[in-house]
Amino acid sequence: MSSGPVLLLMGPTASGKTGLSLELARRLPTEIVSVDSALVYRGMDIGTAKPDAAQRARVPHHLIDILDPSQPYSAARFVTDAVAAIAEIRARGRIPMLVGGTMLYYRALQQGLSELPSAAPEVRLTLEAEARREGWPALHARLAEQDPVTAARLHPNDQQRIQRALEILAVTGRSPSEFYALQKRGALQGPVVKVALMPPSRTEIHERIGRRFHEMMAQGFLDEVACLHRRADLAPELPARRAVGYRQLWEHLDGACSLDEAVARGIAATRQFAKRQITWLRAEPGVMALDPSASGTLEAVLQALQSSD
RNA sequence: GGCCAGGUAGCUCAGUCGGUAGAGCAGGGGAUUGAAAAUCCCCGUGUCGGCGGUUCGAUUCCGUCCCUGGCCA
Repeated sequence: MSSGPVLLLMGPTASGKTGLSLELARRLPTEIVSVDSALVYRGMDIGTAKPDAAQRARVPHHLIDILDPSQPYSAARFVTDAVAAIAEIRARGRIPMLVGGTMLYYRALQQGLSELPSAAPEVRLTLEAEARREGWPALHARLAEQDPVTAARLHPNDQQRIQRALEILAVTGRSPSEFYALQKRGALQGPVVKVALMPPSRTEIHERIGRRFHEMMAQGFLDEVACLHRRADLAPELPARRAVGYRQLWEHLDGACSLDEAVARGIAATRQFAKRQITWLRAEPGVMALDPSASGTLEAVLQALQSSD
């Protein structure tokens, strides 16, 4: 099958990815594949800055609103879903444009994931109970006995990764490092054009984030969270509950802090999120970084695409 | 105007029985394999409100002035 170019449009939160993607779609025969762990959830629109109905009517969007917030999503599922979407888009003779800020998903797609078992909720519950009794450093010590290589890479406080490593051991009886040692394969075929929207200064990113958070509040973000808050089935450990902004407003609805306080914390959490995204971006090879507010950004992307095939 | 309590990191505060100071938050850097908008690691020099005095040495004691909050007029 023919493989035209794929465009990856990256960038920290609030850098203008959605806006640029829609402009590009006006000039190119393209469809958008969202690379965002929060846009997959229905009913989480305002706080995720999800493209609205009108925008989605103009350009086909994929991997948005595919799950209820009670469901977990994963990098592995993203790879499967994205590969399928890319194939469909190409079959229609169009250019797949991947847009979003979940950097792990880009890495998983480009470099592949090891062939690991998927999450086993019962095992996780057991491990959590043990951690409550003994503490994560004790579980880290146990991991060190069974898989010293992996344990050496993980800090004794890194509960999430210690839990995952012990989960792999419990499910397969084999050590995670055995799986990691095997060659993995990326899933992207054909030429890839990587673009990152990067505001020229951190201050500007912070301003964009603050401005946008207040806009979200004006659009009814709190009501949106209240709607989720009313549901009895959304446990605190669900990914949807941990999304930036949602988590802080939820805490306010629980009575833990004032609304002003929650907004301030939400903005800070968004800035920290952007910082982590930028750390990924600095390590990402072959990215063309563009200033979102400069003129000629659109043309630069069009040109890069043209010279790719 | 009087009395009281404060003025220490960007913010909230701790502390120094006199030897120039440290937490949380914010902020910066990094890691990142089925939760990733997650999880975790590393990073703390700031006229200790100003000016004088005592002292070998003052952010700490004394005086005075300025500022903030409270109470009384």
